[in-house]
Amino acid sequence: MAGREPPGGFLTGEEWRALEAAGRRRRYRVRQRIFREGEDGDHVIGVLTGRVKISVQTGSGREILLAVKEPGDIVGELSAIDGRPRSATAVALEPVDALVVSAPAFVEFIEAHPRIAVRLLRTLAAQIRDADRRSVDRDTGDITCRVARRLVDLAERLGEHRGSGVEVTIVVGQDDLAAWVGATREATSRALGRLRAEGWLTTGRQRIVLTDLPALRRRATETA
Amino acid sequence: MAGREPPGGFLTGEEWRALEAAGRRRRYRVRQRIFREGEDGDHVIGVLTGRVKISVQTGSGREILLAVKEPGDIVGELSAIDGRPRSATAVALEPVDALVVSAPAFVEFIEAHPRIAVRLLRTLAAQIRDADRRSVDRDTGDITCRVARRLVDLAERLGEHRGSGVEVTIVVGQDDLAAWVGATREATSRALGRLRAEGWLTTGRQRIVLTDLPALRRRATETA
DNA sequence: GCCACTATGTGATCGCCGTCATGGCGGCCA
DNA sequence: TGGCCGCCATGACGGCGATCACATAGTGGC
Repeated sequence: MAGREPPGGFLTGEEWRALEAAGRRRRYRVRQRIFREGEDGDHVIGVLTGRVKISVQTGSGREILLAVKEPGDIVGELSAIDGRPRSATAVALEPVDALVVSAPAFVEFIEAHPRIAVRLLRTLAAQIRDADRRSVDRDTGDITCRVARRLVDLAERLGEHRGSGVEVTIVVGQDDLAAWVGATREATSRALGRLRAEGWLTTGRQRIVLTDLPALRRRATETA
Repeated sequence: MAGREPPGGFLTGEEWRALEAAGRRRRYRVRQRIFREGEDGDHVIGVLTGRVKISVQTGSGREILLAVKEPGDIVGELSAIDGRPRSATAVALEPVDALVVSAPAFVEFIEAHPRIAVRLLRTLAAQIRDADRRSVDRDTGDITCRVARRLVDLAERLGEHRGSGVEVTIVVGQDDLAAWVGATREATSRALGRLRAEGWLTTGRQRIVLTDLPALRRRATETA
């Protein structure tokens, strides 16, 4: 869902400034909850810096990761659009600078800027495509395959090129990675172990270094 | 995704007539493909009668059901919004009367009717919530639980009350039901067998009759 | 009514992954 | 610097469901 818009995010700098007049700034600490599933959705969050995790919990306590929103993205727009309660929980993954806009003010803003409405339509369309793709991903391949696929995806979106230049470092905990691929932490750890045994990556604390992206890409698309 | 709008569907009768001027009528036979994943999405379909199945295939040939669109719903709107190729395949489940509108004409129609644009936003929001809920559903409970849950859901949306009045008949093949809950046909058949053994339903060819909806609802929400 | 075909029911086997448990490593803070 | 705690690794075991195989029963065409 996040990061699928063209560079620059959902709004241009100019539009951000226009929206800014309708809202107020707010900071969220790491791991601070921005809103929780079931609450009334009376406001919309524009992410300025930091990433935001959108997830839900199953009855048995497992976490399912629905999206990671990045700077330039909008969070909590669904409730503003349809007036229904939050269907997921949003938590700051890093210190987050945000713009908080009340739902009515957001709707007013949209109506006053028709071009924004069109872009919002596109954003929602991208979210639907992404959600549908998730459904397929979770049914395609075993855990190792899905972990490899997610790592390649993460590398393209937020990997940091360090070292020799072909290495890509991803900063992520195995718990989050597990929620992402829809598996337990143990299974994810074992999958990483297999990929490590192939020599395609190395693992560390909150850190995964991909050393053979092409091989991982191949493994990710294997029909097996 | 389908059937989540207020009664009457996405558009009012009057609006349908307005849109009709921009498109042309077309009939699709049972099992006829309306469009296929990967194609260019140059047109939008308004469903007048009959149901349409939206699905994708995994690499291993398994089918994943993403949505069933009903009369009043719109099909293929994503490509019209973002210009990208079809991300899924649409097939008529029954004889379908449809209104085919070119993508540019559809966009024009939206721009000319701001209230429609708002309703389209709400429709897309509902689709996102639905897709997210699917992700959770597929991770909650065993196959039997998920089959029960889907049956209850289907009963509420398109069940026909026949017989004594407490019985609900659902017309669906086990293959489709399996794709819906994300399992094989065999596993689905066995799950139906267990529910049948409890006396909560009877099964037949393309036909499932729910005889104890409350019990099924209970089984569907068990955390086990 | 006969036949081909499709849909459903069920058994046997097996591999993957969830669960529980244990141990080690590394960072952070007092 | 020493101890605590969060994160990662790995083993053992059991169960669920995928897969393959086959039997049976409706169903529509002729």
